[in-house]
Amino acid sequence: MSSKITGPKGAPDLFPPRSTLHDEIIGKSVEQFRRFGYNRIETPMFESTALFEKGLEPGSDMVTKQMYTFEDRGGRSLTLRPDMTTPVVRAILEHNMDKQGLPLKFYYVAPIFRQERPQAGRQRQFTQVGVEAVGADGPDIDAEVIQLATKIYKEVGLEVTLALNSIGHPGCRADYIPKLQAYLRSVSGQLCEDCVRKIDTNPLRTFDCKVEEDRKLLENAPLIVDQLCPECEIHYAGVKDRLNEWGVPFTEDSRLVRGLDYYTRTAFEFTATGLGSQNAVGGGGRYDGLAESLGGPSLPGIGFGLGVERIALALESKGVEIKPMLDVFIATIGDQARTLGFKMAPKLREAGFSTDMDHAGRAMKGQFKAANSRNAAWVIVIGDKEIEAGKFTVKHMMSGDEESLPPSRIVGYLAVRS
RNA sequence: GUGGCCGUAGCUCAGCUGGUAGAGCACCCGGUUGUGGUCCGGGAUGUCGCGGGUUCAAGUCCCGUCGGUCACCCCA
Repeated sequence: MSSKITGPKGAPDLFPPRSTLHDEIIGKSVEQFRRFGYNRIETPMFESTALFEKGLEPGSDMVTKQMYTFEDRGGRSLTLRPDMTTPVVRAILEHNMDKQGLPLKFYYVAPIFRQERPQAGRQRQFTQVGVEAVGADGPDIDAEVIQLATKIYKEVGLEVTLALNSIGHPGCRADYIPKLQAYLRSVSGQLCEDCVRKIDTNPLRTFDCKVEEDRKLLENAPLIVDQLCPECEIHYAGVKDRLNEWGVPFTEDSRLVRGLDYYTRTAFEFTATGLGSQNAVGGGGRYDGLAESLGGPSLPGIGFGLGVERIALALESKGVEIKPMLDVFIATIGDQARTLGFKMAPKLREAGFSTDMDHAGRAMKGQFKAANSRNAAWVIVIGDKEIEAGKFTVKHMMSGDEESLPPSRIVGYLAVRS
């Protein structure tokens, strides 16, 4: 056990039943993406390190500690992608997609890599599903993107809370941040060490502090929503109006912030219960400054990413269980029956029924046990009696009812009864 | 990166102050010469995460290491 090679830290293997739940979440997400007019984009799992160094705060923990960066044989510095927004915008700019019809609406299902210390709901490789809508700046698209995310949670059966905020444009923040810093300095004697450090490095993040006393002090801090310029104010109001029209419930949370400069205006986050301290199951926002920071033209965009593992965890903590199902299990006795079974199976599969047979040479009882543990809805029994009669026995596992049918009629029978 | 807890059968775990390993579930076989999900009987499985140390003796104590987990940090 010990000298066996194990998987890398924080990168768990995925197998049934959890993989089935993942499939379910991803499948339902993709269905909604398509309904909202999004098409798939795929980008490489690794990029030039420079891309993320440009997109992220230089010198921040994100860049210096939390990326998987390595050199290839050509001496190029590469990094496993720590998010999807930056690569998608890079691809759009590289292929001049923005010169065509806007907005571009892309969705993705993608593994993401961050070298953090694992904990509940935090892995070093994890899966995000999400969208990027690039080239539209009105509040309508913001609201629609949020509605889309909300719809996905509803479809997978997870209750979430939506927190909404506007963090303005860089101009708003240029006015606001000094005010926030001034306030923080005025109470710095009572703040925790981390918050004091953040006054200069990342004052907005003091709102995330978990220390009770600090939270109280922050309640009196000036808020970005109160400092928005008229344009940002109107935009934010437009988003809220749309959401209200559509009946999408949200709570305004002026403590919700983003760490990077290219984020603008709308920011949102979904949280669920039953997850421990990493309770965000998805989030997103507007990034009108990103394309420019990558050396491209001014190009607005908004998107979100949902954490598939966290959604699965939250569902599991609520007792949701998705069992792998099988439509038909074919149980056979003897070589001749086995041959007939192998003729039957392709017909059932062709007709759309998931079908399996015994591959371990088990006795009848064992085959039924296998069918049962696979949650088979039907078992078709083929033995000497059936061969002689030219009719197979079709058993409905739930009720125990059995029917004797000629092979040619079985597909039709199951189609009606399933 | 920091700290707490944990690491024994496929899974969940028991194993008191050191004396070379157990239960339940799952699995396989049988009771039912061809019928599961209930019941009864039987069976297989571990270098007790790894390395080192203390000791006559280590699953048990000590150190290290790897892994897991939870929290902090960070959160694109």
